[in-house]
Amino acid sequence: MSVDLSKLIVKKVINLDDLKDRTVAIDAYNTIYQFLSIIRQPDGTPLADSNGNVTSHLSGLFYRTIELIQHGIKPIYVYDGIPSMLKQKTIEARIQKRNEAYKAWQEAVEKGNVEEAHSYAERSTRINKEIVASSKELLSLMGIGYINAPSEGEAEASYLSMKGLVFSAVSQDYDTLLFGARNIVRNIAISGKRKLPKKNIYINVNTELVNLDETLSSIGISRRQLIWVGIMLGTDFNKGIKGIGPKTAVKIVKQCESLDQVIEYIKSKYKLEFEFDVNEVENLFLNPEVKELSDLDISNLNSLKPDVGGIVDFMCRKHEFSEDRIRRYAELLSKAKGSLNQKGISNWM
DNA sequence: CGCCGCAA
DNA sequence: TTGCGGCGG
Repeated sequence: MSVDLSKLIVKKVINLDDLKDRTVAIDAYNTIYQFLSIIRQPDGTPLADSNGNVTSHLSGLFYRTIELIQHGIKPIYVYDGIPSMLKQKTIEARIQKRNEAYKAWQEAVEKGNVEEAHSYAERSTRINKEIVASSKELLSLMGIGYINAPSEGEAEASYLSMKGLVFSAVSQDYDTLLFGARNIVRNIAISGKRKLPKKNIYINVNTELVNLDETLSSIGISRRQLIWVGIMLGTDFNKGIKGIGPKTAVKIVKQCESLDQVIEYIKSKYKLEFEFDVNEVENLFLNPEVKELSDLDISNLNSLKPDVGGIVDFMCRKHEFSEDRIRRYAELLSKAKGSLNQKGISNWM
């Protein structure tokens, strides 16, 4: 779980057309993780080819990315690099939970408890190097740019949005705001509907845009203070303070001028302390390791060309997707990309 | 998740 | 035309 700022942020419901002609930096791991979790058979088995290569993420990435392109959106995927040392505990805890979920999944399958199996399978999801490599190969064939971040992908996507190199970061995680993204887009999916597990209830999940400045001015704090709020609530890089929720955290930062004052305040008022010096966490959000890019880099990533034959070879020959479907969508992609590029050229001349 | 066929 | 439900790999 990353930081939960949902109670504090100012969000605006949008649709994909509102992102027309915008470049967005998509958190690749975040997206792939969701596809791997959810694109599964009823008993939790992911889609795979006959050689056992998992293909759930390829299906999700392929169709969703084409949908974005058809709306005139220019997606660039951002992959994680080497995680910060501060993330170690979170990573270990996640591995532990996934392993437990994996066992519970297998047990549920043996018992024939399908619903339970599916739920544990979702929680056992992990991304390995084959999944990363195959997703990058697909994006390359599709003519979709991607960036290998030196460290946190969210930090890189946020940097791009902060500098105005892209319009927004796309991620479910609010950490992106703490990293300074001007805008973040959440729930960027094709279908707005999602089924609640085990129930016959469908809920509408809207695509939403969160603007950092609007959020900060509505709360009445600075970005730095928002980082302190996040630190109190808990992030991937530190454990929060038990008993302090969003409302209290905001109240505290409003009477503090530094993180050290926040730490002192918590110590005197609550008799509680962070597990280590969270100044490191603040510094990570303020000065993350990122790869610096230029407008030209972004424009080059946006003008890559799809390779319809290559897509068909990769998806159908290698991974056994239906050729009819893949070829049809690959051609839609090619056509939509072509008209995007054409427009780019005419604007240029 | 998102596609597609089928029902109404 | 829309809405559901089953399948995709």
